Amino acid sequence: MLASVVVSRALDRDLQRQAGLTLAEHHLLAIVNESDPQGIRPTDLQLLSTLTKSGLTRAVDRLEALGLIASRVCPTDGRGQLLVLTAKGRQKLRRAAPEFFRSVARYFADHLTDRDTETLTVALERVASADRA
Amino acid sequence: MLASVVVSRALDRDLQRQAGLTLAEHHLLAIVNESDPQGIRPTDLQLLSTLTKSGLTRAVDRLEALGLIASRVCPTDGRGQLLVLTAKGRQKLRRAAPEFFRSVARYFADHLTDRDTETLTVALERVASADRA
DNA sequence: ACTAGTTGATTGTATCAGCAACTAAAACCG
DNA sequence: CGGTTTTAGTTGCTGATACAATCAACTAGT
Repeated sequence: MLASVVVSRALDRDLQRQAGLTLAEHHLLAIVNESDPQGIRPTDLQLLSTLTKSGLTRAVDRLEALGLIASRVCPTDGRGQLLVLTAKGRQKLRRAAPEFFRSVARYFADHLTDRDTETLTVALERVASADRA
Repeated sequence: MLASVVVSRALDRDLQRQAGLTLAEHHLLAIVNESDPQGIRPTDLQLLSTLTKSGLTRAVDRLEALGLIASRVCPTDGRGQLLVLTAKGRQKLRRAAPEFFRSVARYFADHLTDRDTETLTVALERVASADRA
């Protein structure tokens, strides 16, 4: 817990200074970026994020207000949306990347051996998906 | 990050239902409980907690209002305080313990092998203490 | 089609947390 | 000592988040 708080606070601070984004917001952009180019449904995004449903709604609103993501009504389900990055959003993400990766290395990855990383990845994946299933 | 959020949300939910305590509050009580019986200084408590200075002040206020911890002026430093658990605080902690440990097992520990646990403990300790040093 | 129930997403409200500015006590130092 | 700097802790303010209730759209069973 301490480790995750220390790391996420450091990343959050760096991102805010560098790109004006919260870690959570940056994470959302990153997930959207890596998902289906057609767009991702908020529900799916929520499962991959650290936010709850309502938290996600608000965060998406902010990102939309910043012009970083765009939404359109899902053609196959009138209740839902499809979220995609705007050009500006992709740019923001791309520009933030180098320093972000440096921060991740500095606060987290550099402190782990390759074996540590392997173990963490597998074990924490198991923990994270346990009660989401 | 996802793992830590999933676990801490689950623990938080269980603790609030069971004992009316936030995970952060429970954590503070646990730290105070394990520290010097003479009391612990807020600054030291802060280093072991996931809160910042101001967050700690508020959390301590709440716990004091609940009668779970008590503070007195530090005899060797007029600016500081010494925090101790009250009898009520110790009782609260003791009563919450069995179910809390079950929750920890269920959401976290049970998903790890002994080797995982060993690796996590060592590696994350390193991460957590990196920029606190 | 019509109703019942479910699911996707939003909103009202309350709380918690953090930053930055502040107060007060202690340590430092010429 | 007297003045400056550092450290301990608090507070005003703001923003983010969660929970619970709500609204809207889909699905199914009749």
